[in-house]
Amino acid sequence: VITIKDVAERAGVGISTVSYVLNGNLKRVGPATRERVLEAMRDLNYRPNAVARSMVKRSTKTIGLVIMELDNPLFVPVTHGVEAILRDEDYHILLVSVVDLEGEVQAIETLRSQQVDGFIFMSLSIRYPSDHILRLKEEGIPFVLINRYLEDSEVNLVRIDDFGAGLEATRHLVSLGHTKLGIISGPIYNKWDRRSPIQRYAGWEQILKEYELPVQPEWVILSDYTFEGGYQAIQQLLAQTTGAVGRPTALFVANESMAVGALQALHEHGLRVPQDIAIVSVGDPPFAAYTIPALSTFSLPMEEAGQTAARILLDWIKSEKAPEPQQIVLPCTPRIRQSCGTKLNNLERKLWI
Amino acid sequence: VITIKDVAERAGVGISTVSYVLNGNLKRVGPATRERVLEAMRDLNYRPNAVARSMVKRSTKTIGLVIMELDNPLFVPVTHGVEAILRDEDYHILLVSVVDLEGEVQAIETLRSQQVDGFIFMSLSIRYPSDHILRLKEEGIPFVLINRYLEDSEVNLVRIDDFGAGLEATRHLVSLGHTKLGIISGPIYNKWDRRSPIQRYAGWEQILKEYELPVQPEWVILSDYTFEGGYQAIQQLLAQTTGAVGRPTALFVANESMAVGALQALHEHGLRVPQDIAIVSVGDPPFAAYTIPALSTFSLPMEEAGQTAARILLDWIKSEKAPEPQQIVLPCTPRIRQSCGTKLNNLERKLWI
DNA sequence: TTGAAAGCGCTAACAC
DNA sequence: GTGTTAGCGCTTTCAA
Repeated sequence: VITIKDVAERAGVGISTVSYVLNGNLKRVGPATRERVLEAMRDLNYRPNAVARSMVKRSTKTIGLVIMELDNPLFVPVTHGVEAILRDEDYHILLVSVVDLEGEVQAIETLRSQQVDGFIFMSLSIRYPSDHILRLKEEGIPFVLINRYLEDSEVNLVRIDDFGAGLEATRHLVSLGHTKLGIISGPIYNKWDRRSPIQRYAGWEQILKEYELPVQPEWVILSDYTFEGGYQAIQQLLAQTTGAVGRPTALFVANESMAVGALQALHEHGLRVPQDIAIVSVGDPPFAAYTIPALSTFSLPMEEAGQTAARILLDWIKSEKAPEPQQIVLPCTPRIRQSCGTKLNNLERKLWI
Repeated sequence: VITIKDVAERAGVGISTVSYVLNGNLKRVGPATRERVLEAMRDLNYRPNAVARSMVKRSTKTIGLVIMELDNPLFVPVTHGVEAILRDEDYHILLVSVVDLEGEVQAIETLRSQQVDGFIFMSLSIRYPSDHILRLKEEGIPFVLINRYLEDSEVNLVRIDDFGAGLEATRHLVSLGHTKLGIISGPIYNKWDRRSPIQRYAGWEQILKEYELPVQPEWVILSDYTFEGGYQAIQQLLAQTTGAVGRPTALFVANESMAVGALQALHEHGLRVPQDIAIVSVGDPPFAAYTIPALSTFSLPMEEAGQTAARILLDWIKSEKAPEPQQIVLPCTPRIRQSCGTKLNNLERKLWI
């Protein structure tokens, strides 16, 4: 392996001189020497040892990215966003995926041992116990949370506007003339309080209140954010709406997986979407435009979340002092496709009935 | 920050003693001292500095995971697999995603600077120019490729049996009684020769030959592995099969995205799957079971690919000598669902016609 | 403008 | 068994 020493020797200078040119310390070394050193580096195919540098600088230019549930597809765009920002500043990602809190604690230990300069934690929108993370704060270690709920604490956190998504999705349904609104909600009662279903539900409820529409208990199904859950939810909905109340004409399905499952179940029952029942959802994976019918949904800005988190973290690291804790809430974007139909569809349906 | 020195002081021993207990050098330190040291560590909340250790050990216990096209969903299970294996051995992942070869070259430089102990390269199944990777080989740096084609070189490489997937998928169609077989193939003519479409196509063709079925040119559509591509491919197929040859009764769609697009297009044309046309594909993302109809497909063992690559790499790193170059080919697994129907379906269809 | 030297935190001979 | 010490490759005072 070839080191700074070899370069110095070949260039006929001291090792500190080499270090100076390495660090772009222009004032400290004359152009002629500089050129000689550069040439020596090239000749020897010198590659600086970042570990040695980290050792003395006490900074590895590496951040720990800790992901709860790597199989969460949302993790891909987030990582993408984080990467894009870090790359510009020549920082690197140490990636650890964990499945539970114990794993997370463990990961923090390991990564601190590796001397990462900071952390980004990405998780489902859950209020996990987070003492181990707050400890980082006490120790002055930079970190940013994505999608985790820790409302009472003064931390830096970027998350999605789930309430707004529920609001706008439902408003879209109403704007199309629907008045009989149902919902397939996510796992509201969780070991640790999952927030996104609660908030999306709250958004839905708010619109019903705003337009003075009734919350029909039979039209409210609690499910679990999975494909199968969405499928089953429809079975349940159809089973319990054979009575006088009848079926809703539109459904807010709280995430895209359940929406896809719901689409399949409705199809099997011979119900047409959107003519018999309209569907709107939250979350816009690539296949959402190719479901049958194409899904109208509100897209989650996960890449932006990653970018934002990375930017906050980098500022923190480089300024060496904690920023004012800020909680950034990113809005969802409507992707109106076919699963809600048009106002006309809806009028026609009413005439027929 | 608290170091080995502090621990030594508090335990009233020399720093090497601390180092010994740190490294589990049981023979070198008495149980009493050992306990004292351990206690001191606990009291001081000591956390070993992995960077310092790496420096002297000349090993970071870190591997570089270089991904071409991070937005490739296959990357998630691969990373999962790699992670699982590395975690057991207490190795870590430095993740870099790149979009082109220049980025890859750059990533190698950076990661080498970071002193990673080895590399895993994950890419699309393309024969990229790979001189920069072969240079690693010359320098004796451990690396494993996933899904990249480099047939002529003596490298370690794990990939998917695309030929087998095409073979088995098509055989499945034939076993159901189909004789009029079409294909929507992937991007065969590429800047650098993408292999998986070629191989999957070859598998398809092989079966036709085996059963002496004709390759009808109008039933062969070249597309691009995207949702939209699959959608358009169906438009094209239907447009060019109005003549005497008629339509195929079954289609091998070379990847899952195109299959989903195809399903949508067929639906829009009022063609029923599988009654009017059967569809089989390759690639089994979570939503494949919830398309309409549920997709029969051959699942790609990406997680296993990640595990296998990680295992080979780790063995290499730890044995400190290059293994016999091996090219591991992993088979796909059939996931038979509804998009191909049953033999009976097919017989009925024939009777009707 | 350049070089010598003192570390950064840890490991591993080597000596006691 | 335990302590002393010489590095690992680099940065950064401090002198020259």
